[in-house]
Amino acid sequence: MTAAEPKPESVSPNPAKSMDAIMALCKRRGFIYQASEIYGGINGFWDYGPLGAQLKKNLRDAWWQDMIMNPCWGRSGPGGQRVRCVPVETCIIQHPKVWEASGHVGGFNDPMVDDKETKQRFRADHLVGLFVVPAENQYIDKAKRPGIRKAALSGQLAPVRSFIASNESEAHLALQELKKRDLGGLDVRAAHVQIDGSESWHAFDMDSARGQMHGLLVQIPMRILEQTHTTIPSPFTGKAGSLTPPRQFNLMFKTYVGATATESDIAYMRPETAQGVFVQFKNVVDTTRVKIPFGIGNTGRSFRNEVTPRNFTFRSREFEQAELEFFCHPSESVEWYQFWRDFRMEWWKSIGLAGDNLILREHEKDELSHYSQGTSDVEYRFPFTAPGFGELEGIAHRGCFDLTQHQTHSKQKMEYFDASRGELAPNGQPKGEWYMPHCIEPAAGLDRGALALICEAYTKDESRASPEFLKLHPRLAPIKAAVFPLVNKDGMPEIAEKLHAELTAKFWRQGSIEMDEKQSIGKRYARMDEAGCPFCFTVDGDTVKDQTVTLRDRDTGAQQRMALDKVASFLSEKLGA
RNA sequence: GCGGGCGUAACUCAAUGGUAGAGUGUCAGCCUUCCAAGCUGAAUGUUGCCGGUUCGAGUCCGGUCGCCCGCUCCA
Repeated sequence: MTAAEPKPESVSPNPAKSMDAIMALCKRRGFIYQASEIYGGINGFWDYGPLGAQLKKNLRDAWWQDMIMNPCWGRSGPGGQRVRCVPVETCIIQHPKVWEASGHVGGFNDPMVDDKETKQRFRADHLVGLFVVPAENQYIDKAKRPGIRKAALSGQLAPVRSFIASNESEAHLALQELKKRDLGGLDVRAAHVQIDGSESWHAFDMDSARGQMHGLLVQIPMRILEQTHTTIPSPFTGKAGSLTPPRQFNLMFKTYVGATATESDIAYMRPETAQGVFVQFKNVVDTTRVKIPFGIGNTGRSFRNEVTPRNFTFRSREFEQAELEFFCHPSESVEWYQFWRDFRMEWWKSIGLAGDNLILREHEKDELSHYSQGTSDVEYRFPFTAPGFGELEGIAHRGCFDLTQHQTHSKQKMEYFDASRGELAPNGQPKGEWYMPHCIEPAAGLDRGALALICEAYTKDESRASPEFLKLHPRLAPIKAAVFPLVNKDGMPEIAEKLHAELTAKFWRQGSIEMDEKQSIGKRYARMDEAGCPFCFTVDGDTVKDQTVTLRDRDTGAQQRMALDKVASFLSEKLGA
């Protein structure tokens, strides 16, 4: 920060962290490369180098361990029972109907319009405008009968009201509705519908407080919507100015299944892993003896044609998710929602995002989907979002929306029979209860998580011999430890090699143990600092005499003497292995 | 999608329209008993890509791709 641009400490606690410097380090040390770089790169795609791949694997493993194998570190859920989760691994390509049921296809393949005020989105071709002019108006002059239509369809006349209707009968319903409503001073008493030949528009006469009026109900053409969206009243609020122009949301990656590549072979790459879980919900229930409440986890690549991929790997078009769908009885869903929301926040803290840069943000009521009773984001203050935050994970109460959708579209029963519920039978056993489970969804982005870990770990301290270094949590660090002979002679390399072999044999499951005898000791420490390696063990002349080595700590640079045979147990404790 | 900025070695950057360079890193050798230390040497570039102007283009012009920033968007 220069003196000319002071930045208060409270606004940005890490002003020294520049994204350019972080990106340069990521490239230099082999964490992240641009995808297809030798061909000029491809917008929205990034590859991981050796250290990045291991970092991300460690993050994925940590999620898998703490969410599936030993959920919530063995903690009890709201009902006092142990949390139980199982994994699945589902295909990137699913039956196209999966995405129709989920709402990803259909709803988002057509040009869409947003109402900025109510945050509602609808298909542009479903917007119907009501155009009204006084009977004596020139547009409606008998000699120029089609005038009102022409005026409406050319954008000269703005609609007094708009509706969402996808077909003729819905348009009629909207018209019926008119009779009961007040339309900005127009008290519509009666409307006589007259189908005027074209299916897409309806002209009618009506009585109003202002006398005889002529009306026209017509689908607003796309090109008119583009030009006049600011003057068209919102179908939700009736106020003009809040509609966006129609926009194509082609966010699904399309592909073809089979060699012929015809229209009927179209399939989509998944935009989220969650639907794989819902689609296999019955199979998991029927084949694995799980009982509600329980969770199903799924990790893997997902694809979205983001409008604007930006901010390094934060919003990329191919990304990896780690999602849990936790199923419970509707009456317990809010408690489970709160439980998962709190645990997920705690989890991110436990792997190194412990400072003020991490927040849990509960969504406002008007941000929620219509079916959700609660949604929270775990958000991190990235250098490029500061002083704001970017989402790492969303924890959503999805109610029974997804299972119900798939039940409707697949016509397969998705309800769960809970033998532990229901009235008691004469023999004292519960009769059981059928219900559609509710679902709590903690859905994390692994690429965003890895990026947040790197940003949080990145530290610049000009007073150090190695000014730039990564303070990665030992559990996540791709390189767990390094072994150096202080000098490459006098028996030191041999001892170092032996220690390196011992540590590798013990810890290869967690990450790599490096051995480096080249160049000065300072350079070797500095190299390991940039790679985020937390511990270095140096064999020196004394090692031969007293069987001790120097432990050098990455974060403090402090050194301490340690018995050679204690190194493994020390590391074991630090790595939680 | 719109507007602005920028693309030269692995990284950070130089180079009046006139022979593509430096520092760092990397690698090798020597030397070194704890912090990018020292000495010697080496490798690495169709200056993002394509075209144009010019005797001559890293430099000027057009296009394109990519990255960054601001809007927009983020189901």
